[in-house]
Amino acid sequence: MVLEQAPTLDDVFHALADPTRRAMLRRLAAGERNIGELATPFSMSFAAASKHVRVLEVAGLVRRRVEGRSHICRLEPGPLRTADDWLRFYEGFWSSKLDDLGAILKAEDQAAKTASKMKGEPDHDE
Amino acid sequence: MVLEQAPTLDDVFHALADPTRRAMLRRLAAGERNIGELATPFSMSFAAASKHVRVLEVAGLVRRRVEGRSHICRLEPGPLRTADDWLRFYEGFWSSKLDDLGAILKAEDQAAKTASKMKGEPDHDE
DNA sequence: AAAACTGTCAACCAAATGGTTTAATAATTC
DNA sequence: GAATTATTAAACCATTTGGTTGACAGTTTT
Repeated sequence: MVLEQAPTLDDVFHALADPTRRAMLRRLAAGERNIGELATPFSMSFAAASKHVRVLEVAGLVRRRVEGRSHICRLEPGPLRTADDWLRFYEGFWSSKLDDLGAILKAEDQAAKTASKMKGEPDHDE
Repeated sequence: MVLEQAPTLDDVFHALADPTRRAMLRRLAAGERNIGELATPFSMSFAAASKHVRVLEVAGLVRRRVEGRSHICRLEPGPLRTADDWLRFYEGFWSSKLDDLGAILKAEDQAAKTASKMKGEPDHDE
């Protein structure tokens, strides 16, 4: 796989939305593993595991090198960082726990509405 | 919706794996919105937007209160924090960028293999 | 060269996803 | 009470998902 295109946030979050794949990443955090080693902990066919690894590769979370008959996978942490960056945008929200989030939202709402009257609500996902 | 069950990481990451839903969260970060307001930025039927909001609710990322005929949504940041916690497990990997990750993985691999001879590789996802 | 090992591919399947459209429900306004 | 507004529900559709099985292709062992 020659990673035809940069992985998107869609790809990354989708890859993470499956417990099998998350578990595979955890194992890869402990060191390189080939497909067989990644497959064995799960009651699942070899082919199924291979597909999961493919999803991780598409998300840019895993890189593979072929060595003899073994396909060796390595964790590629970059996209996890990207995902984390996206999440941390909200850090302010979850860290201001009980100290009424409601008031914050209302205040920011007013600010947003006032602002949007002048410049039309810029959105800034991705 | 009376959130029958605690949202899982699966739910959360799945909810985040769609650009429409991520954009909705961004809007909600600026303040409460009803379904209609959440729907309008997208060229998409009302019903479709409603379904997206449902997915966000299931993931625990949004809470709704009904006020008259309007369903008002509020950002619920807790699960984002949970997702972030999961990701930060890997923080060490992405922060040690160029300074050969390879060596780190090999070292940790050796450690893991040695350890597993004695205690059989504890896994700790979720 | 035959057997075993590691992995992919193709075909298939059931279930879920993301969207549509056309009702139906519930609150508000005329 | 009839029309309008805000939203869900239900039926449908195409595509994707996560899984299976069986055949195939390299690589290593015997």
